[in-house]
Amino acid sequence: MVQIVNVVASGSLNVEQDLKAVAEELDDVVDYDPNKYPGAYFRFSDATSLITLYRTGKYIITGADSEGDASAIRARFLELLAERGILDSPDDDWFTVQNFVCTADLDRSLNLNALAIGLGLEWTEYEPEQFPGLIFRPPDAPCVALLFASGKIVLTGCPDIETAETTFEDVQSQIHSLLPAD
DNA sequence: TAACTAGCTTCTTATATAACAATGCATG
DNA sequence: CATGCATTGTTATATAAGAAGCTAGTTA
Repeated sequence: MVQIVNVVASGSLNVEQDLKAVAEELDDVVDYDPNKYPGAYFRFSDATSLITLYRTGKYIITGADSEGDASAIRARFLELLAERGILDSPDDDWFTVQNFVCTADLDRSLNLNALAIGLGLEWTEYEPEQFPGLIFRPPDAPCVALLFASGKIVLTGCPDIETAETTFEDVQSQIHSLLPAD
């Protein structure tokens, strides 16, 4: 079973925004420094996720821990903009989760050197002096898996949770046939 | 020289290593 | 009181995705 640790989603207000004015109006929740970065950061004190709003009206949500959490934060964001007169009518435009980052545990230790060869050198990158994890890009999945000697796994770039789960199951069965049990 | 493209910036999150800084505690 | 060792803490490394804007490099 995989656990979602981060969800990245994007959407659009479809209205160009005056970020300087928005930052002044919502001083307590917005961080905006155009010299550092063109986006304005929205943070709710009781939520972990971050919303970055751009001049064009497009925005991204990062740090949500489920798809529902991302939707809930988006709803609060639109409501806040509406009640402060920044957005006339929160119109429902496309809002999509772009990336699910998940963790999983194989409950066994891994020999990463053997695994790099077993999974296929063309699909793996393992340079322990640079990074302790083995990077695996499954040829038939749109996501990337980071495998660690402890048996912990990070799956990232997953367009949906089903992809994360099937990729985890695939990795698990490949390891079962490639490596001897502990 | 203008237009275009590519790459980097910021942020989030788990994972695990090394290298480093700073502090705590004990022994001489 | 000073030095040594241990522990804790921070930073770096790498991964994916979105966004806008800047710069560098290439091409017509």
